Amino acid sequence: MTQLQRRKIPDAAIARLPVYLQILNNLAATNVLRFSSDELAALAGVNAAKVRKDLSYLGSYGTRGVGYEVSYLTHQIKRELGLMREWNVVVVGAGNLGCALAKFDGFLSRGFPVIAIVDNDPKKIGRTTSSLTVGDVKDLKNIVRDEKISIGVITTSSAASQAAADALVEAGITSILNFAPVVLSTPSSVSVRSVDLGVELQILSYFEQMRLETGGKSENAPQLNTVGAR
Amino acid sequence: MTQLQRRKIPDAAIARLPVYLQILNNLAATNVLRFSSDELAALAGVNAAKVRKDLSYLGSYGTRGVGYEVSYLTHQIKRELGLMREWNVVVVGAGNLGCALAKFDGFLSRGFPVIAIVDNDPKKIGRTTSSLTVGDVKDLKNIVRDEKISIGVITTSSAASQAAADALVEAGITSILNFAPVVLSTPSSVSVRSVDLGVELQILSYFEQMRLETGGKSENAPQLNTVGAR
DNA sequence: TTGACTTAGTGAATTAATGCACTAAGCCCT
DNA sequence: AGGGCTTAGTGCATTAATTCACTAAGTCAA
Repeated sequence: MTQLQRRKIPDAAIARLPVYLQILNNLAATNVLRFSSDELAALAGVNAAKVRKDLSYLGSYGTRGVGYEVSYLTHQIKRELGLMREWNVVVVGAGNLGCALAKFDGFLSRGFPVIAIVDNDPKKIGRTTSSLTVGDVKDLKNIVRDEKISIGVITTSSAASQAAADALVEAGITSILNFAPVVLSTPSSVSVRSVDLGVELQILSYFEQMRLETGGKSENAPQLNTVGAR
Repeated sequence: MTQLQRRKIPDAAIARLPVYLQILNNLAATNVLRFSSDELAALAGVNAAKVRKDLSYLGSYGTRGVGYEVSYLTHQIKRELGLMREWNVVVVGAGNLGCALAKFDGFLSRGFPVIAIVDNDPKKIGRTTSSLTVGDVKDLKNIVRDEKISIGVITTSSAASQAAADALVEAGITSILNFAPVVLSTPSSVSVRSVDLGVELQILSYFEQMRLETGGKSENAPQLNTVGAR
């Protein structure tokens, strides 16, 4: 291990740092230089104590009586999250969603350029979508090596998703973002995050149903967006 | 309030029920009739006690020494999540992502047909994408009423997302799935879930970065997909 | 019928996350 | 120089979630 022991940041806090970062970017864009934990809390829709505690995991970067500096804290969060550099992405699965994500600004603008897209369907391989040509999933290993790709995004059918994950792991990828509604099995050294859009809607329908059953009485009323960990 | 007091199910459990449901669907598709908490736990990648506790919130639907019946439990989960019916969806924002989601099977197949898509850009209004014609966001209220729409999906730019949310709320929508990287402000009676794809990648990059810094030593090693609540 | 075995259900301990409320620092005004 | 004001940092109580480990119920074979 190197000199500096990396602080152990609670999972829940890690998931909030990107949200804070996004807000700080907006503040910077409007020339705000400083903010207090109260202000950030209001913008992020969380408790101010939580903001302070979350930020304290990064170090002691605020000034009492004053607040935090937007640019400095932005820097610190980016450093902590590994965002001082770009991370190249490959999309596996050139269907609707895959192609949409390949074009999606949101990835590039946050530092995750989609460098390649692959599929296993000969009918799709060779097609071009927004400056990317769909490659063959068989070449994944070479592509990952040559293009220095760090993150794989799975947008295949559920049926194909495990094979896609296997291919990514085989190609040396250690971070996977999975959109197929499947619990992937991967070595424990690989980080997997699954975004199942169906699940999101089903959680919403739970609250919608609850509203109907309780006649909208706010007692056991629907919650904010605080449900569910992954 | 009606007769039957609805059980209070912990948030964390609610978020897992859709995952169990998905697995049960797969089991049913392969003609499995019964399963034990251990089996489901293995498939879902969680602890067996957690599975039993989660399922116990629904009622006492297992048989000791035997397990749970796939079809019966499927029914119970669907009932609890409000999935005995379909919920119509409108997509606001006819960009890449919006159009892809409008076509996306995953919504329809899970009981959430996308009935309408709207935008505020005259250049997009009137275009047809997979049997849907892009409508004017100004007509949202009528569309929601006429098409009996329950859920709104926001796929606009961040800049436009709050206006989209306001329009949905104004149109009477009480459940919103937001893809814009913005913390929306809505009445507390409205359920909002935000899926920020950038955030997902940034969480992955945190672990990727950690791997680099610790030389991949598995000690403070990257985690499974258990980070982060919303 | 009995006894060995399996597995759901759950009380209780543990761990993680949250949020209050206090303390410590710094700014600014007089 | 000092006092009032603001706000970060944090110990601690509370709440939520997880997991253990036991108990209760059932099956099945002899």
